[in-house]
This record gives sequence, structure tokens and C-alpha cells, in this order.
Amino acid sequence: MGEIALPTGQQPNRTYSRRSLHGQVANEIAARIMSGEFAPGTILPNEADFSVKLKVSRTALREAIKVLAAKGLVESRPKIGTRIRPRDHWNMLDPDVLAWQFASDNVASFADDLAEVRQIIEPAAAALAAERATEDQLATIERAYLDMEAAGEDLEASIEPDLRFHLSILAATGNELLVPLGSLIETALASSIKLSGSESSQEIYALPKHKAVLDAIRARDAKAARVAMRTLLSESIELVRRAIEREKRAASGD
Amino acid sequence: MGEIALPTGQQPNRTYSRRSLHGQVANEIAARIMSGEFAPGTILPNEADFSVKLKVSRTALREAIKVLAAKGLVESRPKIGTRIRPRDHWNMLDPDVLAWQFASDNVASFADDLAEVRQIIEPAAAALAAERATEDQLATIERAYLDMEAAGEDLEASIEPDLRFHLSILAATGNELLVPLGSLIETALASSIKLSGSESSQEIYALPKHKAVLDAIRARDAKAARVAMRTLLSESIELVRRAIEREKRAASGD
DNA sequence: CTCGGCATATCGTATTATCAAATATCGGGC
DNA sequence: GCCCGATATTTGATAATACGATATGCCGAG
Repeated sequence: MGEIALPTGQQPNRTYSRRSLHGQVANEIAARIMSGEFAPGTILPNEADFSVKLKVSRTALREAIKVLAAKGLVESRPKIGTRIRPRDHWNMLDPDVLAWQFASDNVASFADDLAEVRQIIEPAAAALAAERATEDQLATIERAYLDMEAAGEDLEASIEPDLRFHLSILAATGNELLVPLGSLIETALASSIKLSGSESSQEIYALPKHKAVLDAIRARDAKAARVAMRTLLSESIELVRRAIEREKRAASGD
Repeated sequence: MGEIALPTGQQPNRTYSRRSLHGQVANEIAARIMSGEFAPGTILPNEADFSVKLKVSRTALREAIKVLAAKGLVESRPKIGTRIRPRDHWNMLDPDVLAWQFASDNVASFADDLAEVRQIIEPAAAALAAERATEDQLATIERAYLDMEAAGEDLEASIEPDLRFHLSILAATGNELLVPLGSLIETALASSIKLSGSESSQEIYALPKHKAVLDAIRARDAKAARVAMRTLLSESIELVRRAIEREKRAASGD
């Protein structure tokens, strides 16, 4: 029921197996949580009823709930039931939770938060990468850039290397805790595409700005890398912001 | 088996219920993964055997595995078994995964990464908080500071408000995606205590430096808040670094 | 009328047994 | 020697059953 198809085409780091039944059920329930049908504080139907309603076994439902609980979305207690936890208990940085959020409709405010965190993380990451990237890591970043260049006008084709460019910079910091923030970038990219549509997106993949980042990192110039990444981001974020505005106006004027 | 008792005394945002059997099993398996007994690439014993070995039902084991899978630690496939995924697939920012890492012994290198990310996130968060904190949020930050002050020399007592100080600043950014990074701070604090012991830890809770941050935020001075937070962190991080050195020397000289 | 304790119904928790589906492996046929 | 299909193994999924914990509400005491 409604696969979350990210525009990137590639599936994100899904942890639950997409095929498995409990995975589908978890997905289904999560979607309903994000949509607001099950708001925080709400208690889900009891396992017996709910499993019948969903047409799966109680066991499958239970496994799905365990997955959601592991991501902080729900909490089960005997005699009470399974309650939707308040948003601030959700593991917002979990790739699945991000994807679920993204799939829901209230993307706009979410996009702002996303952009803000990127502005914090990525320039710093670029600086660290400039200081510490190994030759292999440098090569990986460059390959991503070259693939972007090769993609040229083809937007669809340039999305994947663009993402890869940013992720490989995170990886090049050598900091294990920065890498998982990549799922955040992935979601941000996905939503920027979702929001901006195809009209003005040529500008999003500003090749020269990417090149500036690459060059700075290769030159081991941490400061320049930080600045270059900051300007790269602020431009693409500004584009998204304008796209949101446009969409808002279209929605209200429509 | 071996509760992870964080020095803070308070339990972190555990998502799995500590009491439930599957939670204990998940905990047990996670600990063995972190310890290296089950290294990435390894395949767990099959469900039938393993459940017997752990003296739980196959269902309980399966639910535990679903939790671990939801956090990216393992991946199950028919006929293959359940394989430990490579580290870079783990959801390192998940509170449980952080706690499990912390509980394992190779904390030292982990602490460096932790410190680095804090240095990236928290100064920026302090700046945002200065710009956007509501009166309520300001009050919460101040209360945390005052509680630290009240705790005075009592180290145990000042840990909790110290953590609360940092978390409330994250919350005051109004950015939902920054809040979950608090579990990172929590782990960092816990490991700093674990590492530094009680000897030099008086210095860790440098009250004046905390006050500088508070004052800057209250004064709505984003730049000053950023700087104050940076110096606060760099001091406490330096202390931890020295503590690690000391421990290392003690270990090798012993 | 209010409060406190106790019974109970209602949840999730846990076990067991059984079958289905997927797929790596091995062996036979071309 | 290579390919392809049977087979064995492992997870996936269901169902039936019993248990344990605990909110809830009743009832009696004050």
C-alpha cells in the first residue's frame, strides 16, 4: 500500500525489510501516525482487533509494533495498550522515521528544520574532510562530482551523484557519528525535489559551487571548504524556500 | 544481564522496554555485538538453536531481532540467517545504540567522535537558541543552571542539571531535528564521567562558563552564545582527553 | 460524601506447534 | 564441464493457548 518512492530512485537505508509482512504493517501504521490519523497520545486498537482489521496475524502485528517502538514512535504497556508517544520522543534521525515524515504531507516546516541542520553539519564536515580525507576518500568525492558533471542537463541522472557527493564528504570526516546524518541529507534532497518540481531545478545542481567544495577539500583548505559548502547549501536552500512559497501561493490561490 | 547503568542515574530514552523479555534479549545480543563476539559479517545461530541457548521462545527471540534490525544492527534473510551488518549501517544516533556502544569497552575513540560532533552542534544550537528561545524555554535553561549552582560541590547531584542545561538549549532552538541529538550529549556526558572518574571532575562543571552561555542566550546575543558554548565544550573535552591519556598510561604502565 | 483497598476484566507478554515461502547448495543430466 | 532443477535449511507467518500485570471501578469504612 503506497510504497514510499524516493525521487532518487534508490532505496534508502531501510532497516525493516520492505517485503516482510511486519515491515509493511509497520509502514502502514507509521504512515497513519504521520498523517495524524493516530495522533500522539492516541491508543491503538488492541492487538486482537487491530490484527483482524489489518488482516494479519497477531504475531505479525506485534513484530511491527516492536519496530515502531524501537524507533520511539509508540510504547506498549499491559492493560493500557499501545500509545503513540509525543513527537519529541520519536527518533527523528532514524532513516525510516525521516522517510515516513517525508512521505506525509506537511513537508514544508519539516524542510526548514532539515535545511537548518544541514547548514550546521555540512560546512563543518567539509572542513574536517579537508583536513583528514584519505586519498581514497578524495577520489570517491571526485568521482561523485565527475558523475554529476557527466549527467549534465539530465536532472534525474544528477540526483544520485549529487547525494553521493554530500555523503562521501561526511564519510571523509572519519567520524562515525557524522555518517548517519547522511540520511538527513538524503531526505532533504528528496524533499527539495518533491517541492521544487522540475521547473527551476536546473539551478539546484550548481556544478561550479560543487567544484569549489571539491577543490577546497583537495587543497586541504578547511576554511575554504567550510565557506564553499556554506554557499552551496544556502543557494540550494533558497531555491527550495522559494519553491515552497510558490507552492503555497498556488495552493491558496487555487 | 548487566544492566547498563548510566552514571547519570536516570535512564535514557530507552525505546525497548527494559522489563520485557524480548527487550532483555535484544540487550543481550546487542552487548555481544558491541563486544565483538558477534562481529559484522557474522551470522547468528539459527533461531531454533539460538532460542534454546538463550532459554527463551523462538517468538521472543524473533521480536528481539526485529528491534535490532530496526536499529540497523542486523539483517535477516531466509536460508541465510541473521547477519550482523557492517558498522556503517548501524543507526549510531539511536539512543539505544549509543548506550550499547557506551557500555562496551572501547569507549576512547568513540569519545573523540562524540566530542567532535558536540563541538559542531552545540555552539550552533546555542546561537539559534539566543535568537529564538521563548520565555518558557529561557526559564527552563535558567532553572537547569540554578540547579547546577545549587548542587555545588556535589558531583553526583550536578550531573543531572548539567545534562538538562545542554538539552534545554537544544530544545530552545525550536528545531525538531536537533533535539534527538541530545542523546548524543547524554552519552558524551556519561562517558566523560566514566573516563575521568571523580578525581578532576570538579573542574568539569565549570559554573562560570555555563553562566556565560546562559547570559548570552538571555541577552539574545547569538554570536556570544556560540563562542561561550564553544569554550565551555572545549574545556570539558580537554579534560576528558587528558583523562583518557592518563588512563592509557596507567593501563600500559600497569 | 470521600477515601482507600480489593476484585476483576482487559490488555500486552510469552510459549508452543505447524505450515509456507525463499533460496543456497548439491547432484544429476545434457 | 556447465547448467539447471530438486532438496534441505532457514526465516516468515499463522493459530491456539495460557499467563501476568495493572488500570478501573466497585464497595465498604470512616
